[in-house]
Amino acid sequence: MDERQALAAFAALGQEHRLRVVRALVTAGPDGLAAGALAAEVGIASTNLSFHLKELSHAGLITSRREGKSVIYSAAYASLSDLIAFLMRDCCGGRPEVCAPAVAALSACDCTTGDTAHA
Amino acid sequence: MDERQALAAFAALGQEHRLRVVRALVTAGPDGLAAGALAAEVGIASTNLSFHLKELSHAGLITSRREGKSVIYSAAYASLSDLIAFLMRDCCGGRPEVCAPAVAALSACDCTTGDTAHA
DNA sequence: CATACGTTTCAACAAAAGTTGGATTGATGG
DNA sequence: CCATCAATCCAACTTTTGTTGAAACGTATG
Repeated sequence: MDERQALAAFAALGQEHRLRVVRALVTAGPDGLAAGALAAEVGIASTNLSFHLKELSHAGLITSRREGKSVIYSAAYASLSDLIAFLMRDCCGGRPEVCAPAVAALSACDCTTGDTAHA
Repeated sequence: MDERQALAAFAALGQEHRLRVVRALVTAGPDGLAAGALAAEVGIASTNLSFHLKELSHAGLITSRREGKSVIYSAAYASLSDLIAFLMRDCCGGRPEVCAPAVAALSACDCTTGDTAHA
């Protein structure tokens, strides 16, 4: 991931409604959510949501697929990983102890423990 | 970290000059960089940099200390860790294999291997 | 204490981003 | 094939964000 992509991603996440959308999709898992369900969850007009979904999609943070009348959106987990890696790349100026906590923080996701639910 | 803080942090990172500043500070390590050095590295006027530094500081992503005539800025590594944790919290809807790559991506930082330099 | 240097504050302007309502597209069911 | 529902596109408006230059501040030095 280069600076331009990371910039677009961070800018996309730096907006209340878009951050809520991404969080909702990250939580929802790979099955995703329909645009209508997202509009209800985030609490904005569908026309406005559509604008934000386009923005997130353009930033590569979400993907979509049509399913009957609905369009289903889901989080692009790989892009999120890349974004995290970009942010911490070449970190800490050679002092591992400084940025090691970041790894610990992410591991707290519990995904690696095999749990089916999270703290 | 709550949504409000995360929002401020992402918004701060979603701006070209501010992202460059944070990257420069993350790379520099805990010793940090003086405002003047940052202005040169990022390539903006000092008055403009000052505006962005205030923004980043308010978002909790950087800290500062005075040292003689200069003000030294450094990355707030703990806040960056929290931000990453927030983004991936409750991820993947119970399917560990979906978001586990994020942990791997961050581990690629090499900080945990004890290297003094990074890939 | 006056001067020089690095940094920040302030006020104005320029540019970009978010929201809204109405019209449009695509899919389903009578 | 017409009516309906879900979602998107479009154009106008409103608000927020970024940039600039001049002035002010704090710290060191002669």
